[in-house]
Amino acid sequence: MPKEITPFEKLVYAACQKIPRGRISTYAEIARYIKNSKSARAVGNALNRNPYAPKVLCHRVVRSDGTVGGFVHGEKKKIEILKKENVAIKNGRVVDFDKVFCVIQ
DNA sequence: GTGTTGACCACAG
DNA sequence: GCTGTGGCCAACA
Repeated sequence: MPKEITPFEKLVYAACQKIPRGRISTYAEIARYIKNSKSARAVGNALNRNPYAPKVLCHRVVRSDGTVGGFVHGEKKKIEILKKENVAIKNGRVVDFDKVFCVIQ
């Protein structure tokens, strides 16, 4: 049976799906898209619970520093996925972060 | 209602 | 480059 999620999480997942392929975004950007605030923690919290991990594009969300942050399947797996999306990763960090970074519209 | 925790961010040292 | 501290917001005990 479907798990009940809060409207906040719903917005977070929608923002993840709004990211085009081959691009990534940050927790802060998603938080800004939702509430125009710096509550990146709330976004990370929603994705941490992530009841629909493979359904949402949470792997396209990284930290402001360009680090992959965390992932349910592991950072290593997240890097593998991003590399398949034509996103260069090096030493656990996004190489062309500015090039692949995309603002939520 | 209060306190803790969390896939965070920014700044200071 | 790293660590520590303060701050922000949401969910949970």
